[in-house]
Amino acid sequence: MMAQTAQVIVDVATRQTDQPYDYAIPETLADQVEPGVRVIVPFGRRKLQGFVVGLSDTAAFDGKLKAIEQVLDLTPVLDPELLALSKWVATTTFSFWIATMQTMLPAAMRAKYDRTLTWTADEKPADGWGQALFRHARTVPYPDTLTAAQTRQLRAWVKADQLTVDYIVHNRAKAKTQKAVKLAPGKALTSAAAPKNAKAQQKLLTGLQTKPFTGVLTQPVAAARYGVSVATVRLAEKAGWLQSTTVNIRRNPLAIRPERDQPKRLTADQQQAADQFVAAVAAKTPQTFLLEGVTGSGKTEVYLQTIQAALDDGRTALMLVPEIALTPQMVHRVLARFGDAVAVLHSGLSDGEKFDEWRRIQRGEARIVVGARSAVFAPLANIGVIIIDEEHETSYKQDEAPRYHARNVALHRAKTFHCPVILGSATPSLESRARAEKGVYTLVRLPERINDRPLPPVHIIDMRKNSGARVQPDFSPELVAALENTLAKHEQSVLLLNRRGYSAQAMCRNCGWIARCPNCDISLTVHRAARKLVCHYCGHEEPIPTRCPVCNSDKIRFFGTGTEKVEDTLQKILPTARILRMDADSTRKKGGHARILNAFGKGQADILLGTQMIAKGLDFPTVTLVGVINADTALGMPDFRASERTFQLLTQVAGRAGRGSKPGSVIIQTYNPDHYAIQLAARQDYEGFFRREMRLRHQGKYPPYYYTVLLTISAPSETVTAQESYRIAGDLKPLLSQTAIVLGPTPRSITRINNRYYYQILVKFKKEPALGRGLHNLLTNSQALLKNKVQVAIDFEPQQIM
DNA sequence: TAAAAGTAGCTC
DNA sequence: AGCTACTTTTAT
Repeated sequence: MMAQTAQVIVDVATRQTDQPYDYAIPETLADQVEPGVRVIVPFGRRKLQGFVVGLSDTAAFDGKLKAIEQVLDLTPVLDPELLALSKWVATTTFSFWIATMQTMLPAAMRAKYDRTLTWTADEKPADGWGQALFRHARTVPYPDTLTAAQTRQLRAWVKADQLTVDYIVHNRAKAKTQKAVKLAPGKALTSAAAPKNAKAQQKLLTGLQTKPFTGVLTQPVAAARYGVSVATVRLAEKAGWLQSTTVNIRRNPLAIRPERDQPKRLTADQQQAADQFVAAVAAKTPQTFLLEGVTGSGKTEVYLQTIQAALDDGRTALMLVPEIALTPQMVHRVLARFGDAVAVLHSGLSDGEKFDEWRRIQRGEARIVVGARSAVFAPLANIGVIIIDEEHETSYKQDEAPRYHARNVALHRAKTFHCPVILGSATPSLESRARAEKGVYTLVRLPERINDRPLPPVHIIDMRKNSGARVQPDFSPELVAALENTLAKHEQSVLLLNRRGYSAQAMCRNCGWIARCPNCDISLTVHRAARKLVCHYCGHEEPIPTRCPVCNSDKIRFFGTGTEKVEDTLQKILPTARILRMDADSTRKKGGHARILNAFGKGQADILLGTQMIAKGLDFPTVTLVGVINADTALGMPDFRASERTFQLLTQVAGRAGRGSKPGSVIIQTYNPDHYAIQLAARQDYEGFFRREMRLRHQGKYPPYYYTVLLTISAPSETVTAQESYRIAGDLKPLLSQTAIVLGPTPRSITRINNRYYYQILVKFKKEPALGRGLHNLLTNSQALLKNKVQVAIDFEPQQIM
């Protein structure tokens, strides 16, 4: 007896609908409906995509069931492991189940919805607008813009049975196909089959006889094989010598096929690390390793050899890297070792390309997955090892719902697959390093740089002394001298600009008016090139005013330094230098990031000036000078992780200088030269930093000593936002034990964004087993929130507290 | 007095 | 979310 009822999670992301709905399984679909397949179901008046999450013989719903209309997949898109994982992620991140299932799948699988109108009555509509609407067809797309009167008219027609509204679900997931041919069976391919003077056809005929093929060839490939044109191949189909068919082809954007390389010889330290990892892979222990290795200590080779061990054992491997580190250089290394068995998932791929890679993984064609955060959900079976490189990177935490941390997801998957996880970093997050201290993770160190290349000397420049009329505010004499020197030697420099604090604003010199966003509590940023004022929060744009709207003076001036301005200044100081700028603006276009790095690598510029993104991943032996223009902007942030961020960033960049044969040097400009994060980063003293920072976190009752949950409450009205925030804080306290601490509610530093007001509540706690359930109930049971258009976002272990 | 605007409740 | 049925407001 087949199951009668399916439990379906429907594609509506709200609290009220975040639960399975029962549907009847029609007999015709009985063999196709199973957990993890996508279906189309009627829901209210609409039709929606949904996911089958369970089967049963009887329905829990006490009423007449609607039936599943269509099954979209031949095999489940979520296997039992991923289905269970999606549920787990939803619960632990306070997200809707549908949302976690959607993020696990390539965007191409997300449904697209459409509505159509069909005129069903015999006589045409009397009304002129209606006549125009159905002039060409009985069924037309639902109009985008309708007046109130038109909507009313439509409703009336529906009521009078003259018109129906139909709901359509489109499945965008399509494999790319190409026309192809195969040999027609039992067809005589003698030269008599074509006219004697048809040279191309004769050539193809002889070719097919002397060099026949098996299987399927795409038209162009077949044409090339026999030295004829595609048109001739098509003729051959017409003549029946070849049969027409289609093949699924893989969209392959990178198309890099590096030459295969061999495992490299490991140093003693590397070998010792690799041995432990390989042993854990073989023993199938879900052990977590923290691989603490300075930049250039050869972590990647250890990863590759561990992956090899998993493959040799008949299992698969998952490797996560920060998006920004997913450079061609890095992808190249993995492809060189494992070739076609690798699937790469990153934001540079189109939806179609991501879909193709996903399918290759699901079908078992790709056994190694390299990708950014969301690749942690790759549909790999039988995972043998999970590697997270640069594990401290904040980009592993998604900062919008579902707010999952890829590291936590990885640890959970590792438990189900009984496989080890390797967390690698030169500057581990305090959380991970503390766990290693407690013995939860196994600490493995790679203390030495390969080939014993020394770390570059680091000079800290006190910018407080950099005042006076003649000096440039952003460039100390020491930095200028070092840049000139490097330029003279025809070597390359990298200059890092901490983005925060670097934005130009428009101000009236006469009355002090500053251009502000009408929707947000923030000043607008000047974009000189586009001659516009832009809000970085809501996207609002307006032209730069020529006159002050308050006092009508024409003395509008720009102040503050943008990256563009720093580039100008730099060009003035070093007129002969070739400068490449890399920031959000210059890398916006697809592949912009890679293109700039590539140009710099080829020596087409002397100086690479950029934001955070240049700190990661790039490995140019030719760079001998690294300068940090403003080391401390992060330190000014009211965030307990400010020091950690600063330390990580500076340590990271310092490791970028002198990777080749020539010695390098690092210059850090700062207004806080004595700050421990800067001092210890200059000495590359991670352990020193860890001890010091842990003491402060202990005193401040912050992670890793306490867990944190951040509630962000927002509504269009500030009064309502404040009221509801206090109510929630009040409801929260009885759920907590004595040891928990509730901070707030407080308005967020930028209180209004896009005309919504934001308040926050931070909960710090050691152990609150009831908190998760409590929070969940608090939100689902609050009608007041729904009524007042209040949104509550819950972020467990937030990365940014602002 | 009818239309528009607001809002509460539901979707298997 | 998107839809409907119902209530309150408001303009003619």
